[in-house]
Amino acid sequence: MYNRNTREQAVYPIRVVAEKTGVNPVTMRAWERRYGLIKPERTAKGHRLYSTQDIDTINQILQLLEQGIPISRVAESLSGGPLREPLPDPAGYDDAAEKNAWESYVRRMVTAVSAFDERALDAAYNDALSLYPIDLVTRMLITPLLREMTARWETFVYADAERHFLDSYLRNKLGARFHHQSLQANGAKLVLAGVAGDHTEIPMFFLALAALTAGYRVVLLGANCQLESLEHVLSRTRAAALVLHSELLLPARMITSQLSALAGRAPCPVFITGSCTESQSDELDRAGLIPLPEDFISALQLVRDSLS
Amino acid sequence: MYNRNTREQAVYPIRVVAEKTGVNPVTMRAWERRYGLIKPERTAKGHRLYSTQDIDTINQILQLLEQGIPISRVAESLSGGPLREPLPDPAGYDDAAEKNAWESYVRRMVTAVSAFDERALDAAYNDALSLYPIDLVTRMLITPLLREMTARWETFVYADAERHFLDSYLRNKLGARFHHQSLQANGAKLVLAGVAGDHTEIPMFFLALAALTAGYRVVLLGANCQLESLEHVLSRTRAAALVLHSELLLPARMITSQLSALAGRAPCPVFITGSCTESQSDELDRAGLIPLPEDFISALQLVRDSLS
DNA sequence: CAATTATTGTATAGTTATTGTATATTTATA
DNA sequence: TATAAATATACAATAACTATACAATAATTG
Repeated sequence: MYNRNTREQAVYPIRVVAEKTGVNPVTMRAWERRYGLIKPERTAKGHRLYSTQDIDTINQILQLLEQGIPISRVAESLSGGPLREPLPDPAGYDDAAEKNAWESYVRRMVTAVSAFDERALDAAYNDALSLYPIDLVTRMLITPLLREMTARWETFVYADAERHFLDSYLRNKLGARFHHQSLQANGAKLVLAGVAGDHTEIPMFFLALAALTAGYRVVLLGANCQLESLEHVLSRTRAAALVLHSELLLPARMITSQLSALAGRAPCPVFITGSCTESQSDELDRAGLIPLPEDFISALQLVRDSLS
Repeated sequence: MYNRNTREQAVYPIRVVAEKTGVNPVTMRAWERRYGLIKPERTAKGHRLYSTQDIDTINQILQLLEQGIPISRVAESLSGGPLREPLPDPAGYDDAAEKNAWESYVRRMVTAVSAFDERALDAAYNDALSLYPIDLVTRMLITPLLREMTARWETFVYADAERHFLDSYLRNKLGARFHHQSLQANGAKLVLAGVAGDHTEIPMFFLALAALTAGYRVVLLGANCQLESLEHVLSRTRAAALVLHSELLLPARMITSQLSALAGRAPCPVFITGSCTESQSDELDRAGLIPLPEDFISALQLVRDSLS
């Protein structure tokens, strides 16, 4: 999809690479000699010339080393490694090899995030996308990735930085896709808004993309919206539905006053999704909102059913 | 449009060029002889005559050398490089017709935002982009648009919804551009992070895009970052600089403790931009940070100067 | 558990390459 | 004529190359 074949210019001599990555030149040569890791271009006289891709690879290697993987086994977990997968068999996803492939993508992305390496992150994601449809990649790679990262972040001191990095990457990537699809949608309009106080956006993109694919037009307002101004959006856009989202537990008062008022005055159904629906489903229902399951596919299905 | 064909007058003898660039004449001749770098005009009797373009090229070469690229490989990164665009003359845009055109784009976009009409919004933006380079569109359309919208939102009850809508659109649009350019950047790394508490992202995208265009690699962490984990990012990425951003006034305690500690321990210079620098420049300076002007072009210029 | 073996980063020796500058000599400029 | 530039050759300081060696761990085995 992106430039997998455009070869990078290899211009950096080994000393510069050593400075950039912190790996001793002698060590780098040893890795090459002993395990065939990174094979830089050579000048006519044999001097090594590394490309920025090579440098990225080295940083990836460092990450893997830090995870405890021995250098002799690093090659297997590297971007070039586990990519000889067969074409997707739509029936066979409980197959061990397939499972392994997804896990390997997840591992690659975890590694890339921990190294703040956008290129490696994107390479892994694109590799998956080049083999499987976006829905499947979202379900089998991105969702598990987010689950794994969330677990990692529970105990990791520098969680915040990694969270921001991954969030920023996914928002750019999914946002581009959203924007692109958004221009050709023609059906009924859905307004999507995150409840004030919650800054989570990625799940909203999943839902928005699913809605676009289903033919809806989507007005995406993003996270942390003031509920008071949403009524205005609904009337201005003649939306067919409002879908709210919150990953945080909602204050009881917000449910009984603001949300209830919004649902009562809105000219269309008001749905709500996100993990708040797990435990607050009943209260939300009493306030006149329609709780949706967290899983965005089922959520969208329920919206479609309700609207038809 | 821009006169690419008016050949520069080649007038400078080698001594003058040596003084202007700091490169020894002997060295310059060696570069020409050994690697075919720069081929100045010659007088009838063979004396070299350099043009101002040649001098620019030499300065470019010096930059590449500073990046660690050996002189023997510089040629490849020079001719093939995507950095040969002449900038549009900034003086020529006070023309009345032009001004009118920009105002009309701004009007179209304001209307589109107030109708939550992504397609109309995008049409206006794309129309501008099809006629003018992105830098100019950012300066003449997006910045004024944001200024105008900010003014409108001062008094508008439903400001929040419009703000979110425009913000979401721009983030998707600029994010896609950032992501795309990001994959081909090769220079030193800048880490960009918004200070915790502030959720403004658009200005950070402007700066990030300008930095990418200037050849930097950018690790974009987005808004609302915990300062504590940034040090970890810097060491992981071996960044050449950290650029913070805050549109909000910073609490005095944050400056004297967290920011000061960060600047002290960081392995690279720590810059800060955003409107906080207007009034808190001195405090920030005392804390060891380098305040940047709000205008992203001057800001980047200062970063480049400081790093070189 | 001690002994053995494997792994892996780094050191060193002996060469060869790269690259900035010096110098000798000749020719052009002012 | 004094200065400056041109070509050509030379040279020294780095920096890279290969190959071998070695010490500190880690893993395995008797």
